[in-house]
Amino acid sequence: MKNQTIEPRVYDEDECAGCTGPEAIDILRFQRAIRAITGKWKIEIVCILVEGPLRFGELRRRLPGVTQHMLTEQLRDLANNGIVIRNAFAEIPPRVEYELSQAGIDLMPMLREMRDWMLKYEHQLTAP
Amino acid sequence: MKNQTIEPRVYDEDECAGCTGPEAIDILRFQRAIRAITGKWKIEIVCILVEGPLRFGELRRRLPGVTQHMLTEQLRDLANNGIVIRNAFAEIPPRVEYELSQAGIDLMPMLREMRDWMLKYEHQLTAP
DNA sequence: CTCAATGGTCTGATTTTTCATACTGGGTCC
DNA sequence: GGACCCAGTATGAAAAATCAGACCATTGAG
Repeated sequence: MKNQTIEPRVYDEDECAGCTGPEAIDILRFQRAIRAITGKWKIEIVCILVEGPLRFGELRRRLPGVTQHMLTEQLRDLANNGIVIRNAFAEIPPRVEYELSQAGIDLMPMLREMRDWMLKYEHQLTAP
Repeated sequence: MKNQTIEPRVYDEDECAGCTGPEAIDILRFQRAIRAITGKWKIEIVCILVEGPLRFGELRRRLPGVTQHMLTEQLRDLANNGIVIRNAFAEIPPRVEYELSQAGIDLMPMLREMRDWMLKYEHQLTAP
């Protein structure tokens, strides 16, 4: 049985399909936001850029283990979703700076909640 | 140049490497928590289980598009990280129920922040 | 002249993820 | 006897992610 293709659902603004109460969270619609902010180095990039704008090379140096290709890709993704802003200067050698947009800055409350959760429960996490 | 292998860093409890101020978030340590709660259907599962415990088959029915293998894997992962609790009953036919642990319930504040962010910015997200 | 530096792109290979399908086992229904 | 139910596991193939390394164009340093 083929069952992997899901056709996109359409949602009303305040629908909370399958959730209880007005506080509940609409799960499937969520996936778009999840995909936008998770990804191999996205959260790490956002956390670093909180400090201020940074050039590509400097960002690369602060993320040991990231491939140039990967970083390019993640930054492009973040820029496409309006989370970071890419400023390319027409200089030689080229200079490109990345900074958080307002949407990126507004991720902080969520990241802080995530951090609080981590501090409380990281001892029981089995993932490496 | 081989640069993909990162050796695990060790952190003090309150270290916030490369972050500004006491509110800042320690990026690399974060990855463990990120991996524990993201993943193809994890957040969706948590959101559904907020309503109450559910059997495997029912969970599967509520996540159109998920493979049996995938669901098994994600649930095992969530259980290993202590986010959901797996209750297997020795009956015929077998019955297995999944429910949120306290750690799972405590994810809600973060999920709510994520939802608020999504409601504010989803219009600009390009990901499908 | 040669080399390094920047922020990428491109290529082909390898690794990882994800899939569809088939199978289990004991009870129950026909 | 045969089919179905449930909650998985096993398998091999297909698809996607990720990698290392080469390349680009330009300038300045030695």
